[in-house]
Amino acid sequence: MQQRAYYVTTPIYYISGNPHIGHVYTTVVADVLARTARTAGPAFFLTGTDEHGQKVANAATAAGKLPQEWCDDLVPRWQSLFAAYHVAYDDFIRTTQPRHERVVQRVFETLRERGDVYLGTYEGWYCVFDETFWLESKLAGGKCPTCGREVQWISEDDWFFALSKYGPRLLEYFRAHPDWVRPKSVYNEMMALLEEGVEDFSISRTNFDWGIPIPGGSGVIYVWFDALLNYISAIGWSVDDDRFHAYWPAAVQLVGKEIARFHTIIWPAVLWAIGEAPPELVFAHGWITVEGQKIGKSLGNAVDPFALADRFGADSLRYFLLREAPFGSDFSYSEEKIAQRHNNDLGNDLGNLAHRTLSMLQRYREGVVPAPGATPVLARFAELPQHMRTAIFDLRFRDALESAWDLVTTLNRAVEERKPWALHKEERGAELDAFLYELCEGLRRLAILLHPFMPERMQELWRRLGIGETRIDDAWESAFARPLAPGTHTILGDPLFPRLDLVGK
RNA sequence: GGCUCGGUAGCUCAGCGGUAGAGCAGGGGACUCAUAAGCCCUUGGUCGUAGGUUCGAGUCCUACCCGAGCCA
Repeated sequence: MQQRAYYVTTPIYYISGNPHIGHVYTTVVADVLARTARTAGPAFFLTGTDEHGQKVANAATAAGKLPQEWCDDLVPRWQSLFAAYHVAYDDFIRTTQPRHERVVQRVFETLRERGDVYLGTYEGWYCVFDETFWLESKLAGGKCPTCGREVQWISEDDWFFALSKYGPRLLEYFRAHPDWVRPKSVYNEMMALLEEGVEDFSISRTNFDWGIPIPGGSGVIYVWFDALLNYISAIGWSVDDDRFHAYWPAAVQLVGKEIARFHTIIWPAVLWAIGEAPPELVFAHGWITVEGQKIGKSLGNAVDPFALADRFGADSLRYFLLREAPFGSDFSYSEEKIAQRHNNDLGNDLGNLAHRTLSMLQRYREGVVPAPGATPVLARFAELPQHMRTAIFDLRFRDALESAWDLVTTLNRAVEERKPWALHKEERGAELDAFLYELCEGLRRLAILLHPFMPERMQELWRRLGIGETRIDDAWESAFARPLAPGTHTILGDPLFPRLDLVGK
């Protein structure tokens, strides 16, 4: 009996434009979860791109390209962005891939056979930009209530998904699983929607053709219906049942709050309709804002995430996002805040602890790890791995990092108390050995525990500790049980997190 | 118009019935291994407003104000 993998997904990103820091945020969160999970067992991390729909087709046309060319040109930009932020996904799905299109069509056919997808007539207002139908009563001054653009009156035969049939079951499921949608505010809002009642909705489009064809019919499948299925097409639904069930249901699906509705109401209903279970947790995070304003090209406040990585270091950004943002709420970021976190937490606390330790080791012991003695500080932090793991899987990243920083601060205090320079002067060699050893082992443990958050810098710390040839991402308990070997040759090197001078105002 | 979440020190937030907390920023100090970093001490809040429940309320209830959001 194989242990089911920890399956984590990000939304697939709609490539009608360029990626921004918000995409980095979601993806880095998923990466931290996956990296942590991998230290304890199998895990699978999926991200990708959502490539169909009229907006993509329009963007391609505007650029003088075919939709597929447009997508093919843009995808590498997303992939290189994630690489720049040290994101290690297991799979990157594109909704234009045959493996996905086959599954979408199969789901459509399955639902049609069951009667959960049926042919009906739709007549009403339609917003091309949002690819959404609107009731007359919802229009704002005759225009689309969400984007403010002109709407068109259309009348067409469409395929409908029988969502209303699942309304009672959804309500029941929500009541029985009060924690399955987080944060609570989003759960409450979705619950309110369910209590009002849900309606069948159209899942086909006939006024353009950039999408997955309706099997045995005309028109294409609605992009949202198509997109949701990426989470199961990537892991082999209906193609490889063993593989599929090794991953599904997902441990956590991360979404932005604006798409919570698709993932917590429509998605479980579709899954039930094909005989599968809903994910264990859907977490809707907030938006990253700049001075309270949502990031967007149109607002002109989009920051190039490549430039941010260059300027502050990708791992500093990762740390900043997970340490500073209250996960689940909107979060106003500024470069000044990034620089503060970098300098204070990473440079002064952690980086300096590493540097002063390795420097003393160099000065007093020629860089060689001495014989161990008592490690009273580390003994007090025996519960740290368990504590951090619990916080991380509960998506309380701030708590996890704060508890790691307790150890950093305690070690810095211990240096002031033990005064290794005095021990050296007074030739109390055994005491100095024991203490230097404890500092090195403490750094080793920090490197292990912080590796999911800052993979590149912690790997470098690992190398400085002279153990670069060994794995940093083994199971935490066993890694703690095999402490640093005396005689290991360490490397001082330059500061891990060099202080940044005043950041522009 | 209905609903949800939030409003606690200059800033970011924790506390959710029992003498107001952390980090950063500000002020002072002793040290020197270190990225003028680290360490110690310290200034600072009538916990959005007004009522209510309670022996006792940021902490529960009601109304209102402000911000964000969901639905109409």
